[in-house]
Amino acid sequence: MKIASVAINTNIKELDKIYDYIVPVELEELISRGMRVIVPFGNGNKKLEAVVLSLDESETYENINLKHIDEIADYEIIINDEMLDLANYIKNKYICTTYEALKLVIPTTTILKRDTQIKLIKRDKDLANKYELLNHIEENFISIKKVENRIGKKINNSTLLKLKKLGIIEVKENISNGIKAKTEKVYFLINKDKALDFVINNKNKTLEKQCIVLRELIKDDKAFTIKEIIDRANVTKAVVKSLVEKGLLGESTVEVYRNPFDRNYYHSKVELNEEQSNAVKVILESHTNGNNVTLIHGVTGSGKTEVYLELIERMINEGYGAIVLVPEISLTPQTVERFKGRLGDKIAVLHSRLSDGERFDEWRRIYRGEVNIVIGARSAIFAPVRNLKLIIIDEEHEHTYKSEITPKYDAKDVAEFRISQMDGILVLGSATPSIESYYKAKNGQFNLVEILNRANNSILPEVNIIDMREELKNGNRNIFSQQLVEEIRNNLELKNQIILFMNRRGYSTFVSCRSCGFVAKCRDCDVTLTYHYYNNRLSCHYCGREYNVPNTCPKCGSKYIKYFGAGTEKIEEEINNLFPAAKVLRMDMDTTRKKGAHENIYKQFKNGEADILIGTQMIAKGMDFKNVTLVGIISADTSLNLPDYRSAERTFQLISQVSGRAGRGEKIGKVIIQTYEPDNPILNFAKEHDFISFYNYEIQMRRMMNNPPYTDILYVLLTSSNENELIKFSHEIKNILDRDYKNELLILGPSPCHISKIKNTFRWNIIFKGDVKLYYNKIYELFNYILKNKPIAFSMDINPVNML
DNA sequence: AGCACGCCGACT
DNA sequence: GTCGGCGTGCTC
Repeated sequence: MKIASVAINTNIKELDKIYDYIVPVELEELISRGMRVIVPFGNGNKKLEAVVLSLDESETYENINLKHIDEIADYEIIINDEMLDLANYIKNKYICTTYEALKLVIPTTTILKRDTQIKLIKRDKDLANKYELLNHIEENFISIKKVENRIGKKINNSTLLKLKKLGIIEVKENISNGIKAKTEKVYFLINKDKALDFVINNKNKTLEKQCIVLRELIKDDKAFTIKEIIDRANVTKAVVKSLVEKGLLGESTVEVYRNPFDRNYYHSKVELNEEQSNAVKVILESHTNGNNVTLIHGVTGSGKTEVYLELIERMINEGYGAIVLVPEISLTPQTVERFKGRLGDKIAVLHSRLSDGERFDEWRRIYRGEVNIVIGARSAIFAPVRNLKLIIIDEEHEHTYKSEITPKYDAKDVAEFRISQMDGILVLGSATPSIESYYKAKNGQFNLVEILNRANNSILPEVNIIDMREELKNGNRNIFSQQLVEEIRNNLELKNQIILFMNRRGYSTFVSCRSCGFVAKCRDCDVTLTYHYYNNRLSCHYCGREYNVPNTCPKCGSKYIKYFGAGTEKIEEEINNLFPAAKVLRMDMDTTRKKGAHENIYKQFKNGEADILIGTQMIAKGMDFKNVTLVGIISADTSLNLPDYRSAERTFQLISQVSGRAGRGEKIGKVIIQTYEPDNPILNFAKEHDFISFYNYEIQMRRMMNNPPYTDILYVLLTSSNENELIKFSHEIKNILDRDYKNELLILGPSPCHISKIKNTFRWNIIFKGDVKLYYNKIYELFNYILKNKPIAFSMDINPVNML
């Protein structure tokens, strides 16, 4: 008898164990390790998805009272041993259940979709009065979702179970693969000689079209789609159909892959310059010096991408696979453009905006080894690339590489694990490396390659810092400084393109009463409301709730309710007022909701269809526009003073990246930074394009303030809708922690978060500094124990990206 | 997380 | 006697 040990689909730690099931004889041949199955679980024998982790032969009969596996859920092994190891690493490193880790390595779209169906067996008037659902079902099966829609509320399992036990209804669960492979019909010659005969002997003019089709197929004897035949022979589909009826053409269905990007780009190979070739050399040699992680610090425009392309080409020529991570969707169109242009169809693309079907197809092309290069966002680090030998993480400082949902993995850590698994090499690249990575490179943990010249010898843009306090003094109350307006005008006249950066969307960022000081806040969040012009509504950027615009102050009734603080919408309006002839594009969350909107705006601007691009940080990354000569940073101060140890680093990175959009072509670029803190050292390092001085300054601050990389931070977020309980238990836990960890760790808090309420949920935090990785699990257990059965949730994160 | 079991008080 | 509220323990 075969016994399968499985991990069940649960996110509950207490349930996360290995469970054994008997493999029914008829499934013995079909089931293997790394395949999903459906198992009955718990008292109700609820059907759960599970992954088979091992199979054993059992001669004894002591296992006879185990439950049986219901059915298989996959038709092939979907998690190979390498990926199982990877999931195991995730589970141990980041606190999560086995299945939460496994979900990362399977294409999420093939997670099974469940459909419960019920039917009526016996009518019962009393019960029908009590349970409304009984009035909506008949003697044939109907989907529970349909019934829920009809009665307008959820039906819980216990009700179903009760009615089932009483013999009133029957319940069945359908489990099916949610996504089916896309198929396409193809047509081919059944017998070439027969077709040849037909063509030669035909005298009938009305069959001329059929002969044309046959000649095409004789010439190129393979299967064609109907569209291909129509294009080649210039006929309609009726012609093909009649050939099928005559028995001259065969028809069959094949699986096709959906194509997420058109492949009409071409990116030719560029001769590498000396610095670039040296980078390739150092990286390829990194194996031999025993350190296979390399950090490339290359200024914007230094041609890091060419280095990546060279490395990938060399790797695939030797039969290896590669993964390239890019920060997020904003980078995808242009990066993919370059990679596809050079590497063609050998590359698969994975990112969050793919449809379920597209993602499934790409995943399978990779899994089956049909492609061996993957480019994608964070989760692409889990792509099951065959023979993986090279991982490139571009813009390595980007915070999007760290997941903010459980498991809170860091793609950089995962990458290090994967290359150690395969003895591969890892390349981190950035114009503004993260303080942590640069520190590691300086200390010899990583190899360091610095490319300090732009590849095409274009010079870095001149940066001017404008003191907005002076503007005020001179009577300019506008969002734009005099100089910025002048520069915009000049550049418009010269037909150059301009980018204006404003890291806030909406029209104005807060609404306030001049007479009583009232500030419009979200009902459910500790957040001021942003006014949006396009729908004339106030909106909360944290929960999405929208409000009507008040005409009078809700507090004192005064008419002097005013809008303060500018967002991208306002900038757009001001520009339209100042330069009515200029063509303006805006790129922010509001204008890019639709699929393909990013690409559209990007292409339009790149093709010169607009003069000015206004946008939030999504325009800061990667985008390569040759004709942009002016970049205006409307307000540099927004991110500078946030209570987060990374705010200086983030501001420097953002300004450097936005500045890097200027002067990438032949023309010299100029950057204007508007600020109320012109003496701030961070801004001045950015002005001088001086990452190394910035690093030296910031690393001292980190040391002084005892922040990473000198320590690790464990951030525990406590949330509850009950504020009093939250405060009470936060302090109670703190007392226990002080008793147990006083000598081991520095414990800060409890204190309310910067944003102390979101969606009616109050937020407090406790912060640990020190060797937190040693105590991570123990502290988790403590919180878990104390908060069990309390109305308080907690989440833990090491060196979080977001501490607000 | 569900669900069952069992102990105990309240109520026709 | 019996209903139901919730504390406890289990899930192959």
